[in-house]
Amino acid sequence: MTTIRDVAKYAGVSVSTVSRYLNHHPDLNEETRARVERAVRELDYVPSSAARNVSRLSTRTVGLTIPDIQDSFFADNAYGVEQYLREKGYALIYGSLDRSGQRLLDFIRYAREMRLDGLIITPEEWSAELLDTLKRTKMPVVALRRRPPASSGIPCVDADHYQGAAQMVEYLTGLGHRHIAHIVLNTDIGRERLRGFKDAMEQQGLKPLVVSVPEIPANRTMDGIRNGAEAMKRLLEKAPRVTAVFASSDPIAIGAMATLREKGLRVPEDVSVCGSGDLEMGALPWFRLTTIAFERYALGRKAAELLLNMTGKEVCAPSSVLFETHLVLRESTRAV
Amino acid sequence: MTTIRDVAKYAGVSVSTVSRYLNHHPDLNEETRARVERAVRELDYVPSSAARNVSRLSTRTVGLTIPDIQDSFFADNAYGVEQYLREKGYALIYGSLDRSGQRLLDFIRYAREMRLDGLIITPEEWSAELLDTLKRTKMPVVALRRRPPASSGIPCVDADHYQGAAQMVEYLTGLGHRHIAHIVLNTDIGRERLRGFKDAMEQQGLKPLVVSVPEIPANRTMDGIRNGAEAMKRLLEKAPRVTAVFASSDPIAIGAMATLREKGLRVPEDVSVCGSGDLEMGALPWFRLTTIAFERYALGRKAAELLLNMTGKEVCAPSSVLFETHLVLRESTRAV
DNA sequence: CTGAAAGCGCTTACAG
DNA sequence: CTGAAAGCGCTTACAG
Repeated sequence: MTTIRDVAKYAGVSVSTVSRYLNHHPDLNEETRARVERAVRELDYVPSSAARNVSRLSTRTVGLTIPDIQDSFFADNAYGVEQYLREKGYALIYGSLDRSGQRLLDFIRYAREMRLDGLIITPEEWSAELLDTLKRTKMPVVALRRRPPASSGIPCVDADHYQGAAQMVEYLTGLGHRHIAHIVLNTDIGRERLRGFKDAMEQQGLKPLVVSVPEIPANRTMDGIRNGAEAMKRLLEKAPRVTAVFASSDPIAIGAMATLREKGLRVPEDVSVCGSGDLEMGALPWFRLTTIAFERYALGRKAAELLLNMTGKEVCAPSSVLFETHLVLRESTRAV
Repeated sequence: MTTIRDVAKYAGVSVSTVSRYLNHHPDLNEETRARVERAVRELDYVPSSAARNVSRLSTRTVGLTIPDIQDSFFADNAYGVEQYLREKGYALIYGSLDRSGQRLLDFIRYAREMRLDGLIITPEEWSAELLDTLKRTKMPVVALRRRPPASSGIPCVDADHYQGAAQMVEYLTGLGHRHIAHIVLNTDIGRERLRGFKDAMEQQGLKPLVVSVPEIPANRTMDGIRNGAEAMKRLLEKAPRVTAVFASSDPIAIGAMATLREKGLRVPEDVSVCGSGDLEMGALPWFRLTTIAFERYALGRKAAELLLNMTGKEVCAPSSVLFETHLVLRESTRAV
């Protein structure tokens, strides 16, 4: 492995000079710079980031958690994060979580060993252990598309799912629907949507009909579909009069559609179905799913921006930001 | 930041002893070990991996490229890689490529700076620059689900798509189909499938009918669907007598189905459609897609295994491995 | 504009 | 079983 010393020797300069070249130091004689450049090229020298990091204060790197590599929204979020970080000269390290709380803990440990400058995380659950670890870690943290407990002081960046759900209820009731069911997703975000659904329904003097998805989370598209199909079966038994189903995610909505199809019920003629999240798949001709959309890319960017702000010496009061949602109207819903 | 020196002072031992504790050195008096353990815990000390890496030879870390974070197969591959690496005590760093050749080059650079022990990559194209960079890098490399040119000497792990395509042709002709079209994917793997298709067709004395997907690659599910829909339109104009369509990927097959649906043609009554890859989505009741499957998890594991073998001092002749494929028969195909 | 030297936080022979 | 010292590959004041 060739080191900075080899380069210095080859170029006939001191190690300090090579270091200056590597760090784009302005005070460098043009001729020396050319000599060093040549040496670096000819020796095919690549500086060691480990060595660099021991003698520096910051690694200029942040960690971003991959909640589940099948999570359909992650790519857009991550892209926003990456773009912003790149502009600011920061590197990004991904931590694959696979929906496991232990993996997150492992990644936080790793981040500490690496001396990362900050963390953008998307935990499935805010366990006491996680919260405690985060507090001890003393590393800037922002939650992306997740809602940390207010007491944690961790800022979050998310879409305003409460508002989104309320918009959807308003739209459905505007179409004349009175018997509207909500298929709940049991996550922090799902609970936000549930709140929005309930409040909006009650405000209209309607009874909020709610059915839960059988299993735990379900960020994976196919799990969501399976869960949605199962939930729809229950719903049909429990409330056959329902005319509209508002699912807490698009996969759940698609699963619900599968069950309706199986039972010989047509969408939207017999039942209107809508989801949330604006999964690309929902636009396919088989589904034409009405849904709630939000800016995935912008969310990622904003999370990165918040994080880097917290990186400064002073603790700027970190405030969460919720993005507005908007409805995407397609043919899976219609007036009763 | 607390350092090893702080821990040593706190525990009343030397820095070497703390280091021994951290590295699970066997020769450590039980009482000292307890003292150090306590100090580490009370000071909440986490060793710096950067510092550790400068004084060690290996980082025991390998890099794995994420071709496109939307790539539906990536998760399973990555999981296999992670599992194996974890068993062997190696860490994994992901590099997001976003289908950009430049990003791969950047990641290779990064890997060199990090002094990673090896790389598992999935490039879209084997450009001369990439091949050259890889050669200069002197780092063990294996290609996963991609086919490097034989001259590069880079081993690859992939499914035997040639064989898979041949199996599919055999199945379709067994059903009595004579006019079979193949929608080609313009990637190294797509070309393998094309070869298999052509050879198998010709062997049966049939004319291989081929239509290309309009755009470049298309690992993203939705791009594949769009491309498949477009290709199917062309195919219908070019060869209206076709009774079976073998698409080079499942998204392409689904796109083809969308076009057939739009034209009022039924699957499989009017046209049989099948794909390749065994995307989970293909199992949905709307598609019931016949396809070609292979072990995604095992592929990842094997790639990691090959790589670690190359890590040893001696250059073991690296040999590629191709996994067998098998057909998944569903209701999108039937006898003419 | 450049070099010598100290230091970053670890690990690793080498003694004892 | 433990410590003192040298070293890993860089960066960064400090001189000049």
